[in-house]
Amino acid sequence: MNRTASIKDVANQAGVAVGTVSNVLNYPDRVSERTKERVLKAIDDLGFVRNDAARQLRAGHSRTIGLIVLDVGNPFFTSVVRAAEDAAALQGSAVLLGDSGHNESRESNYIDLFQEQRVQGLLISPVGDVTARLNVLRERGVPTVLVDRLADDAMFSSVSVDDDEGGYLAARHLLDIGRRRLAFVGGPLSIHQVADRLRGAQRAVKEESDATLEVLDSEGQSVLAGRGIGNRLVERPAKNLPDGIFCANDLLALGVMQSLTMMHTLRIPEDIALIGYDDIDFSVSAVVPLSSIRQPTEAIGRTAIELLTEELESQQVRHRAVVFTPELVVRQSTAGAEASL
Amino acid sequence: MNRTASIKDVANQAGVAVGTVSNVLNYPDRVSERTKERVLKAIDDLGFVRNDAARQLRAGHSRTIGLIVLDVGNPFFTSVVRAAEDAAALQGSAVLLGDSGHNESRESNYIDLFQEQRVQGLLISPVGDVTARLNVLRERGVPTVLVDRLADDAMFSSVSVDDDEGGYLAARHLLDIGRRRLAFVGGPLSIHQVADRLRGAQRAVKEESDATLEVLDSEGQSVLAGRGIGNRLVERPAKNLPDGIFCANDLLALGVMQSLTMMHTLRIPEDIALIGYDDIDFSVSAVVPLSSIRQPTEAIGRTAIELLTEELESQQVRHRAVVFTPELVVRQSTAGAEASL
DNA sequence: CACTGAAGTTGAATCGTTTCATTGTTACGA
DNA sequence: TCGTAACAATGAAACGATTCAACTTCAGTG
Repeated sequence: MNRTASIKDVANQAGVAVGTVSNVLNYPDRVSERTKERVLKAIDDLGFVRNDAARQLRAGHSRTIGLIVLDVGNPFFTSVVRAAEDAAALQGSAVLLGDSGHNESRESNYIDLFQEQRVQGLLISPVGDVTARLNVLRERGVPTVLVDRLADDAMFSSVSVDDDEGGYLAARHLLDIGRRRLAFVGGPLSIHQVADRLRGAQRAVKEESDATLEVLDSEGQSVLAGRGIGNRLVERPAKNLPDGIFCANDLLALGVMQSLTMMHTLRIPEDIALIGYDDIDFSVSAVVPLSSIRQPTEAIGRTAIELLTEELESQQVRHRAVVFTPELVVRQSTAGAEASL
Repeated sequence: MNRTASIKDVANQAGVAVGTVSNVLNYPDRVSERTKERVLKAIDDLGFVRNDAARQLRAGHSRTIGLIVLDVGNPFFTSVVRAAEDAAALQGSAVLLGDSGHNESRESNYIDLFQEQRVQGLLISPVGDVTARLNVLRERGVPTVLVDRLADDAMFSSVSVDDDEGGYLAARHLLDIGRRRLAFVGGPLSIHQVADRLRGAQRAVKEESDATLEVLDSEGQSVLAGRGIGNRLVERPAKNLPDGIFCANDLLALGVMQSLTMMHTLRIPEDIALIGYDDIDFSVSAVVPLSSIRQPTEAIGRTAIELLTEELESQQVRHRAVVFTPELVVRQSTAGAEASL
């Protein structure tokens, strides 16, 4: 178990100077064919592998981008992450992934960690109010792009989806198919995506004088949390039930659906129409295929990297806020029997 | 945008030597209270953040573990990754995640990358035959633990689940509820998990003289691939249809389910019973709640880290192969009307 | 034949941290 | 007062890569 070879060992083995080995690695054109061959042979013989820590130390920064998301288990973020990784790879950067799990202290830990790693830049879907910290970061030359959150573009670049509009679309759709006693499932409302979607829904409901919107606060956005809400609903007398439910994401909606359909006394969509948010892959194959609001996840991930690259390349501070528009996807959970996939 | 402060700057500011600052950071007991305060104040004033590259360079290795999985989009791996991250965090290591996407060259790139990062060790769910490379790694002091793949424990430590047994359980269950014309959906068979599950299924089918097993090769393990297979199935005359289908994972099963139920001509489980593999969260809320084979994902992730830690701490080469046993979960897709959640 | 410039090559300096042998300081018992 | 132990603090060396000014070769030119 001998120490791994360094560039110096390679230089000795090949009978050249360390600078030459470095040139072979980084600027092959500067080196003669003969020398290059000898060096490459030595590299191979010794099984030399560059030490990235040393490169980084010298360079003063890594070739790495930090990405902090709220929940990697959520297919929405999984998809965003993948897109960001691909986009980063194209320009030769790697992505360090952090999962805050909606937890401020974990979020803060990841910011610390990424700072120690000297990431080139940071993409973050923030939990708490981290603007102060992010400003400090930027002053030190580490730009940040906010993901899935609109930012004042005087402060930061951001990529987001219009959650208010998405909420409006969802509720408007329920109203359009004749539902009037709506319920919103999601929480805690401190999560801004949840709050925005609710606000949009309320806007739509206000357009119909005879419509009401009940808010059912959930603990988190998981399938399990949805099942909890659903179980409480089925215990109500039928007349107190909503006839249209809008869930802040598909996981919740699938959970609610599970509970509602379990006893076979309630029908979706006849008794209760149900719509989710995110349009994850599994929604199509739900008990009742789930209507949803689709967000352009690939575009979000890709754009986030693009905005970051812009900031990295131009030293003058010029921020942009890109806002995507979500899209209604109607499936059986909000349609009559005539509806198809 | 001034250069970030170094330990030297802190030392100047506090009027002490660099070694002392380092001691404050790493061995606070060695430093007097007075000095410690001064140094901490200087750190705060300058906003000093340790440069991890420099630490690593000096230490000769990182505090990082590499983890390469086949597909992060697959909830099975998402869950394993999360467990591994948590276990690693407990012992002060971070996890670098790589997604090979079943692609040998991407896998190879990640191994290179992780080597440059000087990871302490590697957890990998391998695509190709990488034993040769992994042996080289180990000789250089980077131990590897194979994940979701059984290894000869003379060679490597490994954590796996008995896929043959899982396949047997699934097929045996279909046979037990009276099905005889079985089909296996999954592919390509070069993926060893798929091949093992098939082998187990074949073993079960051989136990019944009047049972048959048809193999439907799929392109990948996604919902989409499953839908493709399903679409081909529904075009068959009813008498040529299988009466029990075992899919190599739940994503495939959900896709197949989607296609089969779309036309409302086939009933699950009456006409065709369906069982998947992995028991992902979404299976409960499928059109017809999906029977599946559950794997202990948290235990897998945790154990992988434990085995790696063992190898890191004992210099003598002592490998272990941990094999978990999967578990049958019966839901409606293979049960009569009497079945419940 | 001397001179020029291009192409190759060299090796010391540098990045920021940790380590550790050395030096300085203090307290206490003899 | 001296000796010594315990404790604090110091600062040069080392980690491994990259950079760059300086040097060597050598072909081409006048």
